[in-house]
Amino acid sequence: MKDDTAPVLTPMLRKLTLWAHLDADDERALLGLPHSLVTVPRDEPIVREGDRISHCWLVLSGFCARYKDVGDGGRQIVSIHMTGDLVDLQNALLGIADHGVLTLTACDMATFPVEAVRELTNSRPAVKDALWHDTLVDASIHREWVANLGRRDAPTRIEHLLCEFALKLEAVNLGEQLNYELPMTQHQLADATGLTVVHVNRVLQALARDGLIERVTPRSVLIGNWKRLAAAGDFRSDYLHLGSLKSRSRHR
Amino acid sequence: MKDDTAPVLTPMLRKLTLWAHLDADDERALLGLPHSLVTVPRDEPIVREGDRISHCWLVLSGFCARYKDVGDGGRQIVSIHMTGDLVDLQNALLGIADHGVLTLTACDMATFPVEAVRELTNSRPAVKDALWHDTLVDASIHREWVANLGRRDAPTRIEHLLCEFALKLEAVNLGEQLNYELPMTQHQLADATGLTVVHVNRVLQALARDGLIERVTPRSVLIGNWKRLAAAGDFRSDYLHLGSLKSRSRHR
DNA sequence: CGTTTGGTTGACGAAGCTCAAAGCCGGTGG
DNA sequence: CCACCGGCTTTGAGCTTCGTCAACCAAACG
Repeated sequence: MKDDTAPVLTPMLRKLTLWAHLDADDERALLGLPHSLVTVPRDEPIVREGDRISHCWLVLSGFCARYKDVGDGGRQIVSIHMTGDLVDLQNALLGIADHGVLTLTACDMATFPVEAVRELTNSRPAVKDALWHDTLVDASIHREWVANLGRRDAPTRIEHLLCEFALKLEAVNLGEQLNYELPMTQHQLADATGLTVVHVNRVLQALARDGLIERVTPRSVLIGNWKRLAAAGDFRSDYLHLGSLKSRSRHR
Repeated sequence: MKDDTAPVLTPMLRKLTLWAHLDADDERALLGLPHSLVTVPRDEPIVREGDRISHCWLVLSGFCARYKDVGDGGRQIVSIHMTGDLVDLQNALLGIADHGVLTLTACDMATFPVEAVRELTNSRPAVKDALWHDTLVDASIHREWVANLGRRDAPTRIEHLLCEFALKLEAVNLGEQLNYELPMTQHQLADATGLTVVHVNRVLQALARDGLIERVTPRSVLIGNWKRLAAAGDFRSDYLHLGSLKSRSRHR
């Protein structure tokens, strides 16, 4: 609960300082946010659409997703989150949840009372700016997803998602991530790309057949040739606004 | 340029005060933002993806849209804006545009230098909160669009969009809007719903045939039975976060 | 070992796309 | 005032992508 404990919140700090100048006091204040730590098993709904939100969640390890349910029983994943991501800040600030959150894998998470976040942002403008920026980047990613779902065919959509995933992984790990394990089932992948499981399955096989990825297990993704996959997936990383990240130069 | 001119910026103010408490000084400061007025003809790109943004735009009258171009020459509209909407605030705050903006109809617009907005938000925390909230609502709408494109079929998508449009119109006009003229061509409607012109055309006819809307001209939309259309379009207005708006109770 | 969960396959059908042409204004210029 | 033009809408025919349904398989787990 205090910043003399191990600084579990540093992943968040690292992400925020990507795009805002925080002085030592700001950082201390952020790391000192009152929080509790929770481990959530995989495939667990953390928040449901319609909930009144009093806490917001930070992913410390593992993966989770935000989603919306639609009338006919379908589900659409609207974004995917990993270490350092403040999930549900948006729900928290808006008061009532317009979307749900679920874990894709088991996750270590920290939760903050919204009021603590509010107080923090009110007392430290730089922190407010950083969090605002964070939500703006989320919105930018949403826009790209809109384009992805609206105007790209199934293979392109999946390729695009795989690229996004690789880059985000790289951003949190500070290393190359051309070889990773997808933290979701094909069903969830379908829910993220607006397709059906069956079709996702076939497209993944096609991608492997075309040499765009290699799969040793069903979930594993090895990107042999980044440029080729990015081109096929119509992927340009700009929308992630990772500007200052070194990797950006490499992944045009 | 001063608040002794006619308060052209009031539509924006009205929208922002929907969800934030602004005191008299805040309001004065907002209305006093240095701006210039521009009339933009219809179908004009105001901002292009990749532009470095120094100004942000406010719609005073008319309609415009934010869009992204995709690799194969397609275009996806990611949101639609009307009187009182601050379009491009997001691009402005992020620095370089991750999406374009174009006018759907001729528009009267005001432009502000970003720095002026920055100064304002820094000196008046309540204004910053209001603008932040505004961008959060935009993000919520993006999420709904993701769900719309990913998990609803063509008729449902279009019905949903028609509902959203009606409610937003109502929000700015403070009156019922079950009868309006769509400010876009079927081609643009297709770009908003991820469909083709041809299919949009056929679906619109089907909606009319089913009595969900009436069309006296190709663009006109008359909603005879809101509840039926909303049900068919899987439309729940919550994601618009119009909470305090009276109309909400009527349109469940 | 059964059971469960996720992945894979095949046959079939439908929603939506493509291409191509024709109709329908409203505007413009002769 | 009429003929023409260009942008938008509408129509039809044929095709493709993706969805549905229904199994079957493989690994993981108790």
